[in-house]
Amino acid sequence: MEKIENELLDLAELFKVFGDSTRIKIIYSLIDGEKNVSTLVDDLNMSQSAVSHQLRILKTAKLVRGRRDGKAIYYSLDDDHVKAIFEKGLEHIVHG
Amino acid sequence: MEKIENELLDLAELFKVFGDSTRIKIIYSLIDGEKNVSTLVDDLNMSQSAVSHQLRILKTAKLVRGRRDGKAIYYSLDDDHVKAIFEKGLEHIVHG
DNA sequence: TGAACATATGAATAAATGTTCATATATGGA
DNA sequence: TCCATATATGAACATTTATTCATATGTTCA
Repeated sequence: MEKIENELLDLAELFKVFGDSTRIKIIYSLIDGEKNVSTLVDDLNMSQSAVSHQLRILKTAKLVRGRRDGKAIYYSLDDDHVKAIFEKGLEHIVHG
Repeated sequence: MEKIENELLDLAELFKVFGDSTRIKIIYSLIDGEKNVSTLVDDLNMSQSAVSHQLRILKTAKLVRGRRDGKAIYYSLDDDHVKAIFEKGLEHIVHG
């Protein structure tokens, strides 16, 4: 248990990031492909500030990345693992 | 987004349960096979009460199940999805 | 039945977390 | 340069949550 302890702590942190409805909605919304913040705000029907705060958490956790194009910043899922984890979880929800 | 809204909320709840170090350690410990509470307490080096409280949360979320054998209660992972989700997450941690 | 062991549970507390509000920063166009 | 738009950020507040402590429940055995 001591050997893998740190990985387990990181793993809990990772799932913690997935474990919020706003962030899960952002991830779901980005499965289609990259979107700018305004589009996400419309999709989620939440305040720009709230979405931005959660995007920062997702970015810090390296689950999403952002690229600027003019005034807008386009976010996308950072790698395929993100989608894979999302889908494994959804599988568990759908089949019960 | 409205169609899948409830699934997304459930999904966030699911990940929230994975997103705690005590519960992740319990899940990890149960990958080997079923264990009683005392063994888990020793494995995690935490109070019996804390472990019990987290076991209840895991049980409510249907991630683990318990069966009584005499004075002891043996817990095990409830289905294969639990291990699959755990492993998908770990993959993301290990590869970086 | 009573003692000892194993586990669960309720209340209290401290810490973590998400949203809001106000404001700051950055970019493009007039 | 000034303004409008897009996004980020800090502080404050309310809520959630994990642990501890004390105690309750359930089981076995003498």
